[in-house]
Formats: sequence, structure tokens, C-alpha cells
Amino acid sequence: MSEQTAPRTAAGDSTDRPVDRTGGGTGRGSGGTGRGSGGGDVGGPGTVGPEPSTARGEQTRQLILETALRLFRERGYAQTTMRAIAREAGVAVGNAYYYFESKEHLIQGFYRRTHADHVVAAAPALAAETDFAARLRAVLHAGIDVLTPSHAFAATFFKTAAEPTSPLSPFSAQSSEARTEAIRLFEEVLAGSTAKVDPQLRPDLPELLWLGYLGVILYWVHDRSPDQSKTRLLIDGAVPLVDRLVGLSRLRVLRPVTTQVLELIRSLRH
Amino acid sequence: MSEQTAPRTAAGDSTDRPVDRTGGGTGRGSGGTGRGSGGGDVGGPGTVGPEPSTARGEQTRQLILETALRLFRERGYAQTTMRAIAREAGVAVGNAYYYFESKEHLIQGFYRRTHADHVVAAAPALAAETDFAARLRAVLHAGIDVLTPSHAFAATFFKTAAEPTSPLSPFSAQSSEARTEAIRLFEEVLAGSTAKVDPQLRPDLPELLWLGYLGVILYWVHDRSPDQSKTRLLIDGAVPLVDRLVGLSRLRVLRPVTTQVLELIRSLRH
DNA sequence: CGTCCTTTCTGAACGTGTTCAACTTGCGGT
DNA sequence: ACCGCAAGTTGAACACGTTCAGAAAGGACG
Repeated sequence: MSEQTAPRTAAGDSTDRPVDRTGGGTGRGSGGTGRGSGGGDVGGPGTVGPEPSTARGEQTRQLILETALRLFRERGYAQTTMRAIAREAGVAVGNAYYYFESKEHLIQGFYRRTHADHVVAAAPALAAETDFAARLRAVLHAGIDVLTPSHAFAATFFKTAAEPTSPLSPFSAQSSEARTEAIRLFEEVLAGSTAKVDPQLRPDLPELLWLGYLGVILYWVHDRSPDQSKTRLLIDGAVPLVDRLVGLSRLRVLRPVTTQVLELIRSLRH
Repeated sequence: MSEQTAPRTAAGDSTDRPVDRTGGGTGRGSGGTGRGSGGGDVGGPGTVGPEPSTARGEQTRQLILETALRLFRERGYAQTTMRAIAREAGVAVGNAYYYFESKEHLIQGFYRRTHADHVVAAAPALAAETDFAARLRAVLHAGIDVLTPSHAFAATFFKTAAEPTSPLSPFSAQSSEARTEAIRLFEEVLAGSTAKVDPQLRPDLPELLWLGYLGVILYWVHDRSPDQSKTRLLIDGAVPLVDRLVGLSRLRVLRPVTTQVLELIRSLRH
């Protein structure tokens, strides 16, 4: 998809144009859904793509995104056509492309919302628990909880995230903001816990935990068991192991192994 | 892609038909490319999809596949259109669909060839070495060696393999044959080695090594370093760790952990 | 009111993967 | 020779994602 080059041959002419239909006037209520305007939240460089709003056009943007996500959930990603999204939202198909670079980019809206929900769902446990394993377990389960209603269609597009060239890849530059935010959640898992961690492991651990979370999601996507119950088994089984491993990393005897592993990981990161 | 439902609305009529062009007659030499015919190699159930050949039609099939793989390598997967494949192969576009269910299914031909090359490339080392780590390392490097010329375009479609609903997924029923074959390679790594493995781990180890290989490929796909040199680092760094881990699994003290991990994995497999 | 400008919005048109009804071939039977 | 008849082959047609030249809104300034 994203490696297209757009050949452009220019053949037809089509001189005449019907011209009619001056906007259907879809009513459009005024009251907002909260969400303070302000408009200064764009901030740092490298923010997400187009973001071309300076007025009530933001409403249109929301409307299109809302409609798209609803249809994705109702019919699935592939079954939802851009034409259908436009029709249901009461706009022209080109308008959707004014706000979103491509159909895939609509997914980023889904990511953002999902992450926000994840943070909310994890908050109570993070406020109450201090045990590392319990905190990690709660955060992982919260993530799957939030994702669960979307399993059927989420699976079909998480593949695009697996493509390296896609801007939706969790490793892409375009996702760096979302990635940092996600890692922060695991930083919090660690920070609020009583776990004693090898100091040389400490700075890298949140990112490693996030990578582990990606692994869980990868499994979840492929999980065909009812209610994805096996993913729950995976979490409950893996967390104690990770906990034990983190604890063991402080042992004198294992120090060399820890060092070796960390150095390998660091050399591979970039 | 593969979750399409094909709406079918039937609108246009188009009564007339030009009708002309009675086959271009592309010459087509007779000599075969070897490959004993027979036709009894279909064997077990669940073999790969259409497979509709009973004559020189097999030649057409080969021609189309050959052309497709060449174009993929020359221009990339997305840039190669089905029309271009058909044109270059000297057939109609519909003909390609007679032999291959979809554009994606052409990829399976690539998989098969790649795996065959992998086996060949790994053979010398497997014949010479007996050390487990050396054998594993050689097989992993051989896999990447074979894949390397295709890195640019392989990356763009390995994503489809990540989609659970795709028949190209390494976990799908349609891939079970390819999967079994790949695992056999790691079985051989183990069988020909002098390594002493915990007997409870032994039966599962080949599959786990194969999973590890998939992980290496996943990293390789995302590897943007020149010549994917980091993937080589990953292999050289991870193999000794795996080797040590396998060795440690026999220790009395670690027995419970080994058991626990194996039970988790078995419960997750299905 | 008119004139410029930017932002928003439109829908026909393009190239793509895929389908399908009809056509051509090759071959065994009579 | 003729008739089937299945395998092979064709290309127009379809729905889709995406693009683009331009129309409509909405200000700000005179």
C-alpha cells in the first residue's frame, strides 16, 4: 500500500460538468462534546501527519473518524469502504482524504483512543497495588480488556502495523509519540512498585516490558480460543516468570549473563 | 484483502462484443524443465488450494509464477500489477487467476522456493558440524543468506503473513505443510548434534527453535541497517544464549522452572 | 457591496485486484 | 469426420482506494 509511486498517465479529458447540488445541509448541531479547544496542543515537531484544522472543520474531522470507527466495528475493516464512510458521514469521499491521508490513517485514531482507554482502565490497579508482578499483570489485562470488543476487526489491520514501511508500525518515526506514551505506562508499573531491580537493567526495563506487551498483542491477534482466554493464560503464566527473571538479574552469578543480554539488546536497538 | 465478501450488484448490460484476436500464438517450446510428471504427489488432504493442472497447463502455471517472482524482485510487490504479470507472461489477466487464487497466493510460490534454497544452503554445515550452537547458527545464517536478495520486497509482504485470517499466515491450516517442513529443519539441527537436552524439553524444542527463527525474520524485516548486519548480530548474540539455556534446562534446580515454562507453552499452543 | 484569500468540500476519473460469461483447444469416443 | 466435454484461456466489467481540478464558504479589508 504505502510503497505506491502513483504513475499518473493523464488520458481522459471530460470537458463538461453537470454542476448542481449546493450542499445538502445536514443540520449539524452546535453543542460540542466537551474537549477544550485552545488549539495549542500540537506542540513538538513530528506530530501526526496532516492535522489541517483551524475552525469547525475539526468537527467534520471528528465526524468522519467517529463514523469510520463505528463502521469498522460494525462490518469489519475491509468491508468498510471509503465511500460508505463518506456517505454515512454525509460528506464527499474526497473530504475524508482532506483530513486523513489514507484509509489506514484512520486506524491511528483507533490507536490513540485505545491507548487512552488503556491508561484509564489500568489506573485503579496502579493506584492500589505495589507488588511488581501484580501491577504488570493488571496493566496487561487492562490492555486486553480494552482491546477485546474490537478483536474481530483489530486483527485484520494489526497486520499493517507489522509492515516496516508503514507509518503505522509501532517502530516508525510517525508513531514515536504513541510509542513513548505506551512505554511511559510501563515506566509507571515499575516506578510504583517495590521491586528491586538490577540498576543496569532498570533504564531499559520499561521498553522491554512494552516489547513484551507487543508480543502479548501479537498472540492475542492470533488467539482463536473463545473470548481469547488463552491470552489471559499467557499473561498469568508469563508475568511470574518475568517477575522471577527480574529478581534473579540482581544475583552475583547471573550478572555476566544480564550484562551480555543487555549489551546485545542495546546493540540491536537503534 | 482476504476478508472480502464480494457484494455483486449487477448493473450494466453491455450487449455487444467486439470479438477478434484469436490467440497470439507465442510459439512455446516443447522441452520440459525436468520435474517428473506422474501426478501422484498431491497425497494428503489440505494441500495447497487450487492446483488445477493435468497437462502442459502446468507450463503456463510455471510461466506465470516465474514471471511474477521476477517482477516482484525487479519492481517490488506493490508496484507489480496483475496486468503487468499477465502481459509479460503473454497471457490474459484472468488466466493468472485460473492458477492462483489471488495476488497474495503467488507469494506462496516464493515461500516454497525460499525454503528449498534454505535447506540446500544449510546442508553443508549440517553435514560437517556436530556442535549444537554451531549448527543452529549456521542454519539461521543460511536462512538469512537466502532471504537477503529479496529483502526490499519481502518486507512488504511478510505483513500479510502476520494477518491471522490470511492463508499465508505461518500458523494457518493452509500452511501446515510448509510449517512442518520448516520445523523438520530444526529437528535436524538437534538430531545431528551432540547436545544433551532435558528429555521433557526435547520433543518441543524443534518447534521452539522454529518460532525463534520466525522472530529473527521479524527482526530482519524491520532491520534497516546496511546489509541487515544487525540481524547477523542478533543471531550471533542469541545463539549462545539459547545454547546455554538449553544446557541449563537439565540442572536439577531449574527443573521446576523448565516444567512450568513447558506447561505454559503447551497450554498456549492448541 | 465587492474583491481577494485561505480553508473546506465536491465528485468525476484513474489504476488497481478480482470476477465471470463466453470462447478456444485438445482429446477420447463413435 | 463429427460430436461432446472438460481444461484452458480471454477480456470486458465491477468495486475499491485514491487523486485532482475546481466549486463553495467564510472571513478580512476596502
